[in-house]
Amino acid sequence: MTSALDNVINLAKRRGFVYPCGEIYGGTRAAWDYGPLGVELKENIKKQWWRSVVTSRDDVVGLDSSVLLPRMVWVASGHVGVFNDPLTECLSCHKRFRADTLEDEFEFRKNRKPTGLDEIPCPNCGNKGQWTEPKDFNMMLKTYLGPIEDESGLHYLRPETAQGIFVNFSNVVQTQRMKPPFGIGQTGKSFRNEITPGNFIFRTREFEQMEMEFFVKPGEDEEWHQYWIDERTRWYVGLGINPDNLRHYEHPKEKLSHYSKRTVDIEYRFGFAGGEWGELEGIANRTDFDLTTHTEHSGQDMSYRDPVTNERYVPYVIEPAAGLTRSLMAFLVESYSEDEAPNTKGGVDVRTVLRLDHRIAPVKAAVLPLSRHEDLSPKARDLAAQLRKYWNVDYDDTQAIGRRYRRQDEIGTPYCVTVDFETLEDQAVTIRERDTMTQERVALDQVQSYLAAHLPGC
RNA sequence: GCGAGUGUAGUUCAAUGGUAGAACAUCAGCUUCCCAAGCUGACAGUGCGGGUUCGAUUCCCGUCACUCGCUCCA
Repeated sequence: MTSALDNVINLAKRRGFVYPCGEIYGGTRAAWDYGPLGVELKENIKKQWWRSVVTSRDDVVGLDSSVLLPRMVWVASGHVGVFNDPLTECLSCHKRFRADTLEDEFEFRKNRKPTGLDEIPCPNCGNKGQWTEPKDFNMMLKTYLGPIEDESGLHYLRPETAQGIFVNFSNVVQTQRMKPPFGIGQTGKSFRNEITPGNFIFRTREFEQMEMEFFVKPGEDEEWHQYWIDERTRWYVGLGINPDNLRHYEHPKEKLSHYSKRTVDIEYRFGFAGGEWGELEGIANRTDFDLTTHTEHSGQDMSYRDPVTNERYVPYVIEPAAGLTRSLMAFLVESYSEDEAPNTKGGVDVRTVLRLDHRIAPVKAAVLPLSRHEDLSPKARDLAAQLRKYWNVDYDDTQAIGRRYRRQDEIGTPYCVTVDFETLEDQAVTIRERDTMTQERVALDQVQSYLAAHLPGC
């Protein structure tokens, strides 16, 4: 029995959205490549995010910071400390714990330090002293800059794009004359040594983020936090996600990240086997943690002086941090549908359709000559070439027309433009719409303006 | 990383210690072809490495990948 999610994964592999990374060599764990359609979809989603969060607003600017940052950035941010845990595993029940936490708890209960792990029983199964050797587990990927691999060249690949924004806070304030409340947005790759990647492209070690840090005056942070939770939720709905498949998850206080005062996740009903819901985006109130810690570690004052009141303060930060590849998967799952469609034999076929919002559909239109007849092909090719100046356009002249419609449905192409033998007489073509399968006769020289009117924002 | 399971054309499934089959998809051709039609033909596979064996896709070991769980989180 295959689930809707399985069908989507299958379609994604079959039609060139996503391929396993390094497949010809057996693949590499939880890394995926985006194929011709996948990269179009991904870039379109990114473009919509950028428009929504950055360019359509006067209070947000963009940034593209380096993936590699000096080690001190991650010491200051807390990632070197927090992401660097000695982990040990109970040999009996195979549950994993932080070795230092086990020792601390032992000391707290017995009022003395343990002589070793072998003295400590497993909090889960009670089995005593059966532990694996503690191993340092660091979530961050390391690399060494310079020709010699030594500690002086140690750099980390960023586990979040956010820090690149914080370290540029003063640059942006000065060069762009920004005043709180204002934000800095950034998209890009981040890297984490996830213990358990999986669920297709849901959790990968290399992933793409869409993050924005919104700097506000302390005291105004809670109001702005709620604003961004609502705003970001509206964004998903606006691009076609059914609100019934979205929910908010409030992180319990005791589980908050080291930098967060409050975090609310936007979750999507992916339909995973091990739990229906998965996080798309976390919206955190990072307080003044980041700017304060970078002030302390760098010695550079990162407070803001209000030029009107002369008041000096360290801004609070509201961070909507979205996973681009996760939302890509959510849009695929949401738009996937299997319709029943009558076929020429009087029976009923299953028609697979990706009902993607036009703005994110990888291909906006397909030009389909009814046959490979020598009179039709040149006209169709000319039309396709003309439309390609504006949109990503497919040209397909193989096999039967019905089959080609279904192919385009399957990848979510909103419009199919068919050049037929009547075109030679009336200089018009048939434009067929994806969702309704309705057809309209449009003059050849009107096709471009027809599509422009029907593909707003594309 | 640990535990459990899985691995056969692009996809979904067969079969076998002795020449690996099908359907769908793809490609080419025929058909003035508007919703996966038909006919003809073509391409294509036992994840990888080793062992046992006269012979391994099948049995064994290792490895890689995927799924589920622990954990992590965009």
